[in-house]
Formats: sequence, structure tokens, C-alpha cells
Amino acid sequence: MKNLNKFNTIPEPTLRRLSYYVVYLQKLLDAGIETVSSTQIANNLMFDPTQVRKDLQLTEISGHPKIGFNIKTTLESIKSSLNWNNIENAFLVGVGNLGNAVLNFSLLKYMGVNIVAAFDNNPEKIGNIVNNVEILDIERLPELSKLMKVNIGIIAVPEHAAQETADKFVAGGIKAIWNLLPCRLKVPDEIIIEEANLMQSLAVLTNQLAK
Amino acid sequence: MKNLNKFNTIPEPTLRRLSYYVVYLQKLLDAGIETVSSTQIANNLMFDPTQVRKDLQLTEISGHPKIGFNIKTTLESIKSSLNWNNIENAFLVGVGNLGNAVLNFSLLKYMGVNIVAAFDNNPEKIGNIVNNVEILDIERLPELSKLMKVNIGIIAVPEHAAQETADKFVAGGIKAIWNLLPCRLKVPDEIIIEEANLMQSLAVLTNQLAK
DNA sequence: TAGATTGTTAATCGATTAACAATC
DNA sequence: TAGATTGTTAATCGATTAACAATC
Repeated sequence: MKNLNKFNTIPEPTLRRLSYYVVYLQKLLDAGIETVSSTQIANNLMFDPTQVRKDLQLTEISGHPKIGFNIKTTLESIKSSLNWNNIENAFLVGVGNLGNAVLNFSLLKYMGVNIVAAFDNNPEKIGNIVNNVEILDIERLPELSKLMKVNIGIIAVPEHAAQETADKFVAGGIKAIWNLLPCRLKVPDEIIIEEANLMQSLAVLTNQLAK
Repeated sequence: MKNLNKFNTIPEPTLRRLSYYVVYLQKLLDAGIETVSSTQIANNLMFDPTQVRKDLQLTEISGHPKIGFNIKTTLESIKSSLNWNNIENAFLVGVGNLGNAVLNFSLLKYMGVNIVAAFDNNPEKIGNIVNNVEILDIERLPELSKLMKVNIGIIAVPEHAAQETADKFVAGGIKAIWNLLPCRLKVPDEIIIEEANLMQSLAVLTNQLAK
């Protein structure tokens, strides 16, 4: 009777792998395939088969001995664990190269993330539309936070403005911040912070290169 | 007599934190400050002080009881562990939004990563110069790999071309690949792969939002 | 049935945290 | 000296891997 709860905590490394499973399973499903074994998934994505089974169990799906996992239900189960079946609205601040990359990131929709507005302080950018998202004056962020139900704030501004942007998001009632810059943000405990920055990742690479 | 070796393995989570320490310590150094305690570092970056000391010890620096760590030597020690004191040449393939974001990522130089050429297959982009880096025809990658000593290959192409780009890098003798796309690459064991993609990170965020 | 595959439990490995000794 | 800080060791926590039982 342990962990039968839907809101079961899934370890971060598992969540990251699950996102790859989704991409792969969707490909198989589109090809009309109905079942897949943990070994097939593991071989294709270069993970360990036991690990794949452990990961899938955490999403509360079960397979069938000798047959494998039903792709359709497994996909549903993973997407539900990742919360990709619910649509979450997002604001993006900073429409430079990074911001544009996010606005054009085609998997966003598939992950249930819907950018409802982008903000910038550059008058030349304001009013433009990128991938169906209108770029608004950053001044309007507080006002619009009140009007729209937005849970995710994406920070893609120049680094010196990151904390300030986070503060605006918090004041606007956002629940989670996706910080794409190589700095740490100070926010209240209840705010979810997820960091995705190039520096961290590249540091791992440069270190390995020294060996 | 354990781990006195310079090429001591540093855990990945530590490497990621070390990159933040570098940014913070550099800021203090620029402000003319000479020493800092593990607690100060921890408070500023929201890490645990014990963890900071453990991390610093892995870079083989020591502090002084009651005084703290000398900022200059600590910085040198961390940068040396991250291999940021050596310049590593890199090729970047794919000059879309993501590629442009990397080309304009100002910390790159500070991390010792020197992009010597960027490649694209779009004739309109070829010949352009972005942040002092010339964009070359992707056809020239094999030839130039032979001529230049390049250890890092950065993949920022559309996803369907990622594996193909990786193959070209491997054929060209690259040692490490920095893959910015949400897909897994098949490469020989000796090639270092570091993944930095938006999907993985966002998956962690969307999952937490469901709680 | 035999064999392939899942599912479970235990062992291992690795990172974080806690407690406290050493140092200046 | 007393007290602040580092440094070390042990305990804890968490994730991965291995072994093998259960199942169809």
C-alpha cells in the first residue's frame, strides 16, 4: 500500500528520462506499433532496461510479461505523470535569441505549456508577433498577471534583469519560474524554480575534456 | 593519500555548483574583496555551507579557519578543476535561434570555449558574421575538421539533423559533443556527450506544478 | 511447456547532511 | 583565551544496478 497515490514523488533523473520515453513512444505510436518492451526502449534511448521498468512503474503503468508495454496507455500514463495533459499558461520575458528559441520550441505545446504572452522592453520588438505570440511592453506584466491565470514564468532576459523579472513574476502570483540564465534567484519557498542554463551544462563538459 | 591526483573525479552536481561559485567569486574579486567564508558563499547562492566546503575541497583548495577562503586562489582552483583555464576550440552547427543564443553567450570565453567557426546549410546565412564568428557552408565541416584542432562540437540544428551532425563531428575527430536538442545521440563510447535541452528541464517543472 | 518479459527485493553506489574535532 | 571557521568522519538519504521470482 505504498505510493499508490497519484501525486507520488518521482525522482528528477526519472522525470528527465520519462520525457525521452514520450518522444520515442509517440514515434512508435505514429508508426502504428502497439506494444514495446523495456529492452527496446532501453536500446533505442541508451538507458538500462531495469531502469526503464523502474521508471515506468513510478508512473503506475504495468506491462505484460512476454508482451511488453501497451504504447498508448503507457504514453498516457507518462504524460499524466509529467502533467503534460493539462495546459499550463506561461508568460515569457525577454525576446532575444534565447526567448525566440523558446517561442519557437515546437515541443512546448506537446508538453502542455502555452505561452500566452511575451514581454520585452525594446520598443522595436513590442507589437511584433512570434509564432503566434504577441510581444507586449514589459510595463504591462503586472496588470496582465492579475487578469490571466498564468502559472509559469519564463525568464530569458539579460542576466542583470533576471532577479527583477523574478520579483515581478512573484508579485503577479506565478507558481513556477523557469530560469534560463546562469544565476540563482531569490524567491519565496513556495515558488517552484527550475534552472536550465548553458553554463552549468557546459561546465560538466569542459571538466570531462580535461581528463 | 586518496584523491590527491589532479584528475580526481568531481561529481556532476558539484561541477554544476562550482560554475556558480566562479561567477560569485569573480564578482567579489572585482569588488576588491580578498576572502570569503563558506557560509557567505552558501547564503548568497542558496546552497548548504557544508556542501560548499565539500565542493571546494574537491577542487583541492584549502581555507583558513576563522578567515575563510582566499578568493583569488580559490577562483583559480575552481577554474582549473572545470578546465576553464585552457582554451578549447569548438565548432557550432546550426545558426538558428538556439545557435545564435550560443554564439552570443558571453560567458563562453570565460569558460575557455572558443567557437572558431559556425556552420549552416542556408545560403542566406553563409558568409555572415555573428559575434566575430563566420558562418560557413556545412559542406566544409569535414575538410576544416582535419585542418583545425577542435575538441568540442556544438549541435544546434533542427532535431532531425542532430544524429547526422553528430556523425560528422565524430568522423572529424571531435572529442566532446554538446547536444542542445531533445534527442539521444548514438556515438562511440570514447566520445563525451553532454546534453542540455529545454525538454528535460521543462519536464521537471511541469511535473512539480501538478502537486 | 519453455522462454521471454515484467516486477520485486536486496545490494551497491554515490551524494548530501549532520556531528564534531581541529585550527588559528 | 574564546570563538569563528575549516576540515573530517560517520550517518543518512536517494538512485542505480543486480539477482531472481512471478507471470503469461
